Amino acid sequence: MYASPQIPAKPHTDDTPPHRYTALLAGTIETSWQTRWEAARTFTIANPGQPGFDASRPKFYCLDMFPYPSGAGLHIGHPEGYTATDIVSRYMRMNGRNVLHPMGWDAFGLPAEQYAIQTGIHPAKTTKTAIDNFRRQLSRFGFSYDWSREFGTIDASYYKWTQWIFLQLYNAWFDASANQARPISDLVTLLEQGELVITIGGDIIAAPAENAILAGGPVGTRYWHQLTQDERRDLIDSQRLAYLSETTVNWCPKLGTVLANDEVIDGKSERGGFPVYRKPLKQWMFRITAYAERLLSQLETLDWPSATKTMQREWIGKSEGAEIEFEIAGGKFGSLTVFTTRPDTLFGSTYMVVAPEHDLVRAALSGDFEIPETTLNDLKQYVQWAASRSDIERQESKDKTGVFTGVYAINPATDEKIPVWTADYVLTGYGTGAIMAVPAHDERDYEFAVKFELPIRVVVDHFFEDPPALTHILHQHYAKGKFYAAIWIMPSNPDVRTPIDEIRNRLPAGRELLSEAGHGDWGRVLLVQSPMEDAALAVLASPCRQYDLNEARVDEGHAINSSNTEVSLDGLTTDQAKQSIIGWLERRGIGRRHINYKLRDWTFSRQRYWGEPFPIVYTDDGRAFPVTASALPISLPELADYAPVESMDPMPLLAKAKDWARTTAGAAGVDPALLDPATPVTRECNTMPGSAGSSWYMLRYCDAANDSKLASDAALEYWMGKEDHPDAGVDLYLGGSEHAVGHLLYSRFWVNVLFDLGYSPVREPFRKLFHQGLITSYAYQRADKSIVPVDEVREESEGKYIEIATGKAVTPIVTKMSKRYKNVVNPDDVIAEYGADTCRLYEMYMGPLEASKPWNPRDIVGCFRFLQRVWRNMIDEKSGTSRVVDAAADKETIKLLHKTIKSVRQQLDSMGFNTAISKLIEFNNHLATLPAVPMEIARPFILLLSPFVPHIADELWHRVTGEARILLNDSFPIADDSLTIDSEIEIPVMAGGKVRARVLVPAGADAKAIESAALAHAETIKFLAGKPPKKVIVVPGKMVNLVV
RNA sequence: GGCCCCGUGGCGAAAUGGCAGACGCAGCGGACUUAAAAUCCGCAGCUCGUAAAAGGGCGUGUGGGUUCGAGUCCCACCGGGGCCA
Repeated sequence: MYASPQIPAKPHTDDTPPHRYTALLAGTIETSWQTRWEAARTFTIANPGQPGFDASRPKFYCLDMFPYPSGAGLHIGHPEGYTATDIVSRYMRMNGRNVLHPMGWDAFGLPAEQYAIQTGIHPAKTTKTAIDNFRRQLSRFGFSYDWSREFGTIDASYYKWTQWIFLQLYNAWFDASANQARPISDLVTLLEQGELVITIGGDIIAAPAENAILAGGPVGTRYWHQLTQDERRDLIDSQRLAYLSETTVNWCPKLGTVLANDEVIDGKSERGGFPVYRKPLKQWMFRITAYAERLLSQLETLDWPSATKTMQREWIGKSEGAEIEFEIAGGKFGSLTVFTTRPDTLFGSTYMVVAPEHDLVRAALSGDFEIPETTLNDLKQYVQWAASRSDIERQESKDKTGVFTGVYAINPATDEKIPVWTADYVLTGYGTGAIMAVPAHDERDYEFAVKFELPIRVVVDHFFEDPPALTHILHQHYAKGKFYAAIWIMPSNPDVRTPIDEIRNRLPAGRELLSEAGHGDWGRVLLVQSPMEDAALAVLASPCRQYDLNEARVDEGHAINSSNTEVSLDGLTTDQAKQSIIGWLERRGIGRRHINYKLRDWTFSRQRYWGEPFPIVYTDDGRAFPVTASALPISLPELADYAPVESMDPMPLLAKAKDWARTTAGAAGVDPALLDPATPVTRECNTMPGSAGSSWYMLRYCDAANDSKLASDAALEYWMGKEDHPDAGVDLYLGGSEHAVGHLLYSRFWVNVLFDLGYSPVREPFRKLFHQGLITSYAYQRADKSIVPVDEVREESEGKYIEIATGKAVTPIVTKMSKRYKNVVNPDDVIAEYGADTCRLYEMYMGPLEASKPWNPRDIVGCFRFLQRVWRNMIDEKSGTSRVVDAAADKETIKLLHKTIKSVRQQLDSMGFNTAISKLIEFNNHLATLPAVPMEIARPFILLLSPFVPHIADELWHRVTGEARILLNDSFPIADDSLTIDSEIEIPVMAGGKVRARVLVPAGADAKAIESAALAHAETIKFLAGKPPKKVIVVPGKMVNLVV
């Protein structure tokens, strides 16, 4: 049997009762129960097939986002989410679920490597220290993690499977017709059997039917057997889900690595804030774009915050439109393909723009066209200048820049020769890196056209409901840059016949800025120049309408000026016009309907040390070969130093380990059927990014020690559930919203691929997602908005703060916690001052979990005092023994208990931790009014408390009942609804918008009874003063409203 | 610029369209104490009013609207935050 913890003989002041719930006592209770929980293996949960597994219980998989164990240790924001998931986990377990609640470490990454560069200490060593510290700090909170399932991404037994998954992606292709990944061997078989053929453009399509072959088949298609060895290999490599590609990457010289798009924020590295440049580089890529449609449509099935879904939708960026080919005049370049969401405006395309990195620019510079010397020089200069600009500069500059390339294209709709410009407002990475510019109907094109005086042609009419004569005048002046706005004076307006000079005279000044443009039985049009538009409108009678003339009209309307000998869009709505022009383009073979996604393929190579090595080697002719799964894991070599080679030319760090990198196919573990074992090879020297290990860890927790599979089928099917079942996926996933697109998109992609290949039972890893809010802190601000560290400020008087150094007043503000402001709260300190249970409670009591809220060291004592009162209500502070009595509880207390149970359950079911706690406080406040707490109340109340404050709950139970129990194994109380019903209820009576009286009626009283009770009340009679109410509204059980 | 979210006491915050400010902090008054701390009891949105009360009036960023009734729903604006440009 357990002994109660030894209480130190001397409390901190002489007359504090020896058994008061102090921080010291809390600490003793907490560590002693943590020891018991560990000894009893309370948090270890068995897998299907293991002893102790209870198959009758439904599963609940409750997961925290993988933390990165930083050297600085836990800060107070971490335990916010962890406390919430711990409460839910304990609550669910007490509701009869098998709960999987694991923890581990996302431990590869830059900070440990940066530290290694400075100190020479191996990142494995610093990482281990950081992990040990994190584990210690977390354990002190009493979280119910099943530590037997702990792992880190840096463990060889884990990253072996990360590398294995890479091989699965390498050995798979996306079968668009089946909308899923399949083994690449299936593709080879289909090609060998002649069911698929290769087009001239390198695309793989279904083989033409037999009669089509007789007719000759599509021009240029070839069969597998017609390809050379090298062509076959190139073809297969081009289809893999993991593939090598030379692409423009985000190169960060300071960090010595390439970054993914979501790791670049405003042209700077997310980590460190260093400039990022776009460079071409050969990289491992993942074909996540193949899954764009699935990642988009499957969002519908997920119980996620809508803001996060929106962010993913926007990141995927689906847009429907057309690809259109523009022939290039002269030279041998051929045609330029553009994507547009507004093919209906094709007739309005008066010029084109390509990115400075575009092939056409290269062709122009290399003399493929006859271009005047000065134009060519300007072009060369501009391209050089643009290359030196990072993305941030390109995006931030409001002023459009660009030059004419000297090349012309043919607008296929109008047959006009239009100039091709280059400008850095068109980015290489987006779409095809070229656009058809329609200045009348695109804002950026409009700005560019105005600046460089390019022609603007209106092809969408937004004034189609207005009189034709008016529309005609508007179009004449639209986008000419001369007038700011046109004002239509309607026929019924008295000013329709006022002489123009008289109108001008009404204007305060600048009368010449107003002029007459035309009139008729449809009214009259005046034109104004800036800044007279508002003044002019003000002096005119009604009704008139203003039309802005110098801005692009991007909204939909009716097509005009859009016809040639074969097709006419004129008069069609934008939607109709799109369909019509796409039909024409497809018939002519110069364009097609196209869906574009903003999502790019995922760059997976990093030039760093502290990451997973790739299971890939290269022969000396540069061909990549995979290592067989049996040769995994490929572990990292030791390095003498970790400093990156800072240069504009990317260089992977592992290349420094020459002995490791240079090996033979046999030694590296390449399948002898692919490559002779004696072949000299070089290992892939890039490493995987941080998002590799975190993209599948939720699967590994299901069966973390498995050495033969990433996790057993039975464990995966139990914990992850089955596809199309209501419990599919992680039941609650909690973490910050900063991972909304990165981690949460990548892991969805991996799990989708693993599902297709038969390694995951579900498509989507996280069924329900919740984001905890940021915990902020107070700091102080000078008058000039600069921030003063907390320790340089003194509270002079209540609510008045001054900077000690200057004596000047500063105002308290709420900011992110930061070392610089010295306002970081360390959970170790909080626990030392109040104990872990109080800290857990305050984290939850501060406000709604999803809200961002400030940590206020003053407020936490409220939670501490609450636990003290709970303790005092049941324990004698002098003796430490129970004060709970065996007497029966009164009706009111029983009713309140069941009401409390009911609302605590309701709150917990909807993550309303703060309000659940306030109900517990209210109930405890009621208990304090009783002479003693009856046992039949104490037991359920302690159980109610236990998910929130597990240590004090177990201790109270032990002291009050004498039973040695771990309450996590008990059942959470269930409210008896029959006991929560009130026999009489108070109904407010409103009259004239205010509550005038309250009447007491039986609980089930009908509207009539309530009405008569309300009207009979003295206050009501007094207020009505003899006048009967116009109307009486009675909401039974709620209120009465008298309309007077 | 577009889209989304949020504005409630001195502070953190409650409130299925039905009594605004539950609960906690800070504050005030009292009890206990030689005293203080701790604890317990009570008061507490603002304002007019009064010796004190009793009583009014105004109140959920601003202005409109829907409704018997709006913190909650709709429209516009102001302020803060996020995402995308």
